[in-house]
Amino acid sequence: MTETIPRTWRGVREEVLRRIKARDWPPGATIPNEADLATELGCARTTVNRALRELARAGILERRRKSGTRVAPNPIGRAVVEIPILRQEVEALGRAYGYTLVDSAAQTPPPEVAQLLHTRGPALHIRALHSADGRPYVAETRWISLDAVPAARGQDFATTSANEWLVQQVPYTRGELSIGAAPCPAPEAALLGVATGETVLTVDRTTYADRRGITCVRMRYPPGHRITSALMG
Amino acid sequence: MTETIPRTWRGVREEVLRRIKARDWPPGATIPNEADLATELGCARTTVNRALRELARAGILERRRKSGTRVAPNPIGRAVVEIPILRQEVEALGRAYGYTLVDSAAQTPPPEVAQLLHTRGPALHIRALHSADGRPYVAETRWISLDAVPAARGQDFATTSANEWLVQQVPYTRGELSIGAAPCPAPEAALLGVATGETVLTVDRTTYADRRGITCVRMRYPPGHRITSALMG
DNA sequence: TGGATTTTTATGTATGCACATATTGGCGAG
DNA sequence: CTCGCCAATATGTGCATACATAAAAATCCA
Repeated sequence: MTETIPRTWRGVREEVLRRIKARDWPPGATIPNEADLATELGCARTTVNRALRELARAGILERRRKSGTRVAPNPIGRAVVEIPILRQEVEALGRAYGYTLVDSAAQTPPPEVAQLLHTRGPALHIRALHSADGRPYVAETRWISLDAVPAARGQDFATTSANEWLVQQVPYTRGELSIGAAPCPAPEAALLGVATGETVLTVDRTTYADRRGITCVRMRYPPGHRITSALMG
Repeated sequence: MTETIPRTWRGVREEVLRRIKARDWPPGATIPNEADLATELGCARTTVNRALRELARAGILERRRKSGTRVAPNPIGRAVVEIPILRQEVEALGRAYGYTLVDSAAQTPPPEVAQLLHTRGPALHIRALHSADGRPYVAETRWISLDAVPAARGQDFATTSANEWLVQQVPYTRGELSIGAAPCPAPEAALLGVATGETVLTVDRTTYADRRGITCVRMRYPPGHRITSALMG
């Protein structure tokens, strides 16, 4: 049987995956260095580098300078999911997107929010409703740090959603996302048209620019809504 | 003021982001081609290619051969979430992972499952409970296509979770993931210790190898559970 | 005119080379 | 024996070049 030598980075990726799956390189093992692999597979080190880089990004491999490249303790341990954001999400469904500002006021945030935003100063509290074809789609409850984004104080969020304004104003460098199911308090329940205290799908997102908390937001979805996404192995 | 010419792909990425944010290149606009950008920024096309590739992966840019590179209609429109797998997830919390098989039987799947798996043949139906420190963590309800994975018929899932067995056996090439909040039926409610019909966080995942459906699984989490993840911009 | 075919063009990728950078591990001084 | 410095080494990155490929645009032919 002739060896099919991979001459593309995708080919190298496949070959490496094959060896991991065949337990030639079991989880935790250190694999040969790039130069040796390149020689063995008959391609340039650049090509091997590209393949291993992609596998590392996918969580299959772990790489460290000088130490080398190891198979992740539990390969295929994570999947990457892309979560679209509201307006796109709604319009992608071919439905009319609507946005309504409910209330907006500068006030001192509760302790848990202050901690998330890393500030003791005032923050802008916003409640808004996103709708699809006129029906409630998401209730948004947001805090924006006025320390980090002073310009938000004078901004009118009646027409432009805070989300869209923020991503243009202050690009975030990192964030945290949390999905759960929790009882819906009265104001948001009214917006969504559900009973107060009914359990609804909630998504919390906190974003930071550098070390400063920009905004934290809780999205509440009405019953039946699902967040869907493709994932690739 | 002297132009700081980026000589690294990260530098190019920053510069491109800056121009997008400054509206030099508004959403939807086509940006200069790689060769021109390389000339302008004083670096090799390879370097520009790398920077633009990363930005495209992050959803900031959209690229098509011949057509060129456009700023995504709504930049920063999606976030990438990594979803760890159960055992890791539990052990990462420093808690003892436990797995209990509840029942397992080959049977004809209901139509909606058959459609997801692209088969009319029999499938293995499995119910199991994952626990952390002895407390219910996730109730798993799974179907495995016996067409696609005949070896599953003889497999004993009492000790090894189906998930871990499958990822080693049949690596998937793509999949779909769906997160929602839905009423919990009786068997799973009993496992989780919640009332039948109570709304709980549910995650559906269907995975495929090539065109063949491998398995579809629904995970139900007890109240209070949150799926968390870091996201980067 | 309309559909098929060729050309053009921008991105995608492979390669060899050089140098940058992060770590590890060893060696020597105290 | 310990601490600090330095060399060895694996990955990270930049560059010039060449060719591959997809897809839009132009062209040709019936």
